[in-house]
Amino acid sequence: MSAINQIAEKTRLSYVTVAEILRGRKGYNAKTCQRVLKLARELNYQPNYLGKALAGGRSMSIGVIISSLDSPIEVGKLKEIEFQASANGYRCYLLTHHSFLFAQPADAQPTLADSLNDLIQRRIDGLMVYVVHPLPREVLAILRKATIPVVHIDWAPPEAQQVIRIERQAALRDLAKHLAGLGHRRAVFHQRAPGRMIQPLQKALRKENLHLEAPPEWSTTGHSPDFETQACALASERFRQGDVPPLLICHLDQAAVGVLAACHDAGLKVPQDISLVGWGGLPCAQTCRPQLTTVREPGVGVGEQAFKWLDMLMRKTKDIAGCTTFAAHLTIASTTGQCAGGIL
Amino acid sequence: MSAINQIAEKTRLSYVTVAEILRGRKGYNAKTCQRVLKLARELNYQPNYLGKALAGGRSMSIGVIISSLDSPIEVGKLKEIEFQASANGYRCYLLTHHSFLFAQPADAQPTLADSLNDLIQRRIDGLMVYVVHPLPREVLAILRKATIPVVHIDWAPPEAQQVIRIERQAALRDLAKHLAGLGHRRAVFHQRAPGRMIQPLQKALRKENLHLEAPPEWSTTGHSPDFETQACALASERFRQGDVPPLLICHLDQAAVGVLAACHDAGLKVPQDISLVGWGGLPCAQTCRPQLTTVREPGVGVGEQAFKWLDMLMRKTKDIAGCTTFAAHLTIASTTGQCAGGIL
DNA sequence: CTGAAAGCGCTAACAC
DNA sequence: GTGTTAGCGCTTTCAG
Repeated sequence: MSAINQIAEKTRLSYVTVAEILRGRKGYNAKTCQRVLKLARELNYQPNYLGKALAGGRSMSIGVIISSLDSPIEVGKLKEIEFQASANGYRCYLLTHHSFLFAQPADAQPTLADSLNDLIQRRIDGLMVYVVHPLPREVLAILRKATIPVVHIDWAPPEAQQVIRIERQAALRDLAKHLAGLGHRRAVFHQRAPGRMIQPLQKALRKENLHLEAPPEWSTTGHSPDFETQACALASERFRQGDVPPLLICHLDQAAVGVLAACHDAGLKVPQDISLVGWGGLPCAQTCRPQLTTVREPGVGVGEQAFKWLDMLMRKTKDIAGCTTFAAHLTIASTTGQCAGGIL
Repeated sequence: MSAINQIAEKTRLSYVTVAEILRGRKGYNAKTCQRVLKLARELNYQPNYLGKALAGGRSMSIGVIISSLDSPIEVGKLKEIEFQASANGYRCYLLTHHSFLFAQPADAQPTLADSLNDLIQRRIDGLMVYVVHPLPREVLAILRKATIPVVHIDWAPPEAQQVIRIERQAALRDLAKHLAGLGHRRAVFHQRAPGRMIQPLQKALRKENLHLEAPPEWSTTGHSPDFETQACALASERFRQGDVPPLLICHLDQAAVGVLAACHDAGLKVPQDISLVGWGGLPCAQTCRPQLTTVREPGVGVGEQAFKWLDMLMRKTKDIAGCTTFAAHLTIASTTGQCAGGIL
């Protein structure tokens, strides 16, 4: 028998009366309340949210889909979202996209679509989607059918109503100008895996007559979250092969730090022998030597804004489609210099 | 009306029959099944987990309390736990301990105790607690009253039954011997805030006649997750004041990397002028130059093991108290050298 | 193979 | 101020 029933019995009150007192509704006899509350404490009464949610139609929980937790960029936003949610009485279901992170047969792995479905079945009140790359079509299909409020950060499907965009055009343009000004004409992109991040970069560089390549031998194949060491090993190997591009742009600061180590080991001077650009504006970009020229992604504020928006949607305060933008910024430091034209 | 009812009406079957077919129970007429499933698809039927959980007594969700998300050590374990949970049909409620991370009046912040209570009210099936420092007594009181299975990683209250311990004694002893062998007699500990991590270290060092201090001026006061930059700034300031301890032990590799940068800026040679020890065995320890001597915390496997254990408890397969241990290991690299005895 | 009835713990609407 | 009744969507038990 449920605790409320027990209390109701002992106090000879009705179930509902007890329930309402417990829920904090005012207007009841003070003594009655005291008796009820005392008993509740003795029984260690814990209201059951499942029943509450079932009857009340709101689960007070949200889903947070986040593409990975491998860089502070993502983790920072997760933290903010979780904090805001918590402060507003919501709990977060975490959903990461690690389909490739662990070596397991692909068909044994639950897909993102399955997991999302699961969340919907749990009747989350809202969903936060923070991904850099487009979501698989099955996932989009689910999103379309579900009627819960969704706020996207960064990438969003065309039909999305609520989006927090990350504007990188200006930063990329600045970067291109900066590099062109140093005499660079050719750049190599070091990436984790072929991705879409490269296209806007390529476009921006082309406007300044800079040619960007992303040759497979500069692409990391593994899927470990250890960007630094992977990049270091890869770059060391490239350098050993005599492949020293005058300008290397890395997909993440952590990777650039790894390359920096490889340069050190190979006796290459940065930026005299090779120029290096990072991505993210992470702390490590400031504490490596030389300091990294990098594109700083927006940090503090994004997650908070995103949650506030979702909250509004969930309360149906407003239902307007909209789009807030946070901008990335170029940070010029010491890893970019005059093009070491002679080498290649 | 619920989707099941609709289907039951149209097919002229009973509610329960439809529900069971939908739940995948075998033994029904094949044609009946097909009709039901077809309708379900048309109606985009999504079983309601809240009802399921309420009736079934299991919510298929677990709570994950994790002290912070500021270092890859913690995030890595979270990822593993989330992955394992997901693969076993459980969803994770994330709970971080950011009471101090955001500048807000303390009383406006939901406490960890409140959040934990909330999770219990949501009837999580199990709880994972991964904290380095002791939990507040209110939280422990809640844990004691609740009857859900709990698995602790690292710190655990004395009464805890299931604990994954992280054994650091041996590594600390090795570290102490290594440092003593280099002629060191005095060390300064650089930390984020006064904590308990220092005591075992102090003890281990004392056995080798090494004296460890943790003076407040080497302690970071802020609470930003940006260890590298903070440590760099702090160390720079200390060096400027002429405070160059012959041996500095940092509470985290990231902080050590920051100090390394400060050394570089101050013209101090590592390890000739100052020896540096990190903590964690993070990727950045391998990609800074010189590479960090560090205490490598156990990484891959801990989260997985922890979840497997929790899973066993939740299924009540076994109920034995127990304790698995993962060990930390000393990694000797290039930031520790002969004591620069002359300076102080 | 199918169905009826009771109950999980809670809320909402309305009566007294 | 307090009680009654119905229902949220699902599972379980037992009867046919």
